[in-house]
Amino acid sequence: MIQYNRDNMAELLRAHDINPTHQRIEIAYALFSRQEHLSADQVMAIVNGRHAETSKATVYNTLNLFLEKGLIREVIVDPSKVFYDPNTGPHHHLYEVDSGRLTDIKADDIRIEGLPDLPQGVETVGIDLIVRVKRTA
Amino acid sequence: MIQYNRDNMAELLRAHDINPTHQRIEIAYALFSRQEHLSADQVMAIVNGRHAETSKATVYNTLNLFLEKGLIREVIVDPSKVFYDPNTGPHHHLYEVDSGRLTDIKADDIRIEGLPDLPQGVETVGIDLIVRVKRTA
DNA sequence: CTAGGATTTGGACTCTGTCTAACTATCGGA
DNA sequence: TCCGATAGTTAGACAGAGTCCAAATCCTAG
Repeated sequence: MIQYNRDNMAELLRAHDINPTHQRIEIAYALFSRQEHLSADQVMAIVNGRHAETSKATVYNTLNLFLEKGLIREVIVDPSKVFYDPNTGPHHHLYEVDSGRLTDIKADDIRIEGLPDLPQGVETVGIDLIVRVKRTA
Repeated sequence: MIQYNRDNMAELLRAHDINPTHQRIEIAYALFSRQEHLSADQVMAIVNGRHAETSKATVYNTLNLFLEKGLIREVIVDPSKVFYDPNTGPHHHLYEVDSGRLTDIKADDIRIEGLPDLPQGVETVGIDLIVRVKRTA
């Protein structure tokens, strides 16, 4: 397990063709050091924990940049906000609808069989499998 | 294949313990006669096609009521809006990211194997499988 | 040191969806 | 028939996520 630090982050960004600025490093660090699914406003809160340092616009710009560059992944499970996932490897998600907690499911053992052929002129971008659960009463 | 009409709809609503009002019948009819995935504002546009008849608040109230009563299903694939699906049977979804088109995939032949055990004290609400595709350049 | 491109910023703005308080429709009973 | 109670609808204000823009700031090469 790698220890994440700011220097790591700068390298990681460069490797993905992203100019590593202060703000971008902080945002990357927030996501990767925790290995959690964070929403944009959670990222905001973390990055600006002590003093206000990064604007809302930059948080959104940066997250979208990371997305484009394939550094992180977007998880759409909640109609009210998007989660960002630093884990881009193949895996699936477990969503607790009452608490909003989102956790990974390893893809290792999961097989999805019998998917029909795709329509013409179309290629797969991704397959999202989301298991929605709630606490039993 | 059943022909859907307003009388059908009234029965359908009653069967789901929903008082069939004008507005509710129109909204149900919009969804079921098309058998398509519609967003709230698309429902608005259809229902108010000729003359304004139904307010935004009623459209949202009604769609949420239908959801609670299990008459329709919610499909969360696009961060900017929710789709409503009149098909509540088991099936999955194909989402064209560039056009926003959302279509069904029959669940008949699909097997999902190897899902890990759920955490304690939790029960499955639903499993959503979304295949995201884009047009090949 | 300086010019120029890249980045960041605050704030206005848009859009989806919710809330509220007033209004309307409906229905059962006297 | 009239009445009140309850359910449903409405306009418009509001909330929160996310985008946009023009101005300010930050690098970096020269």
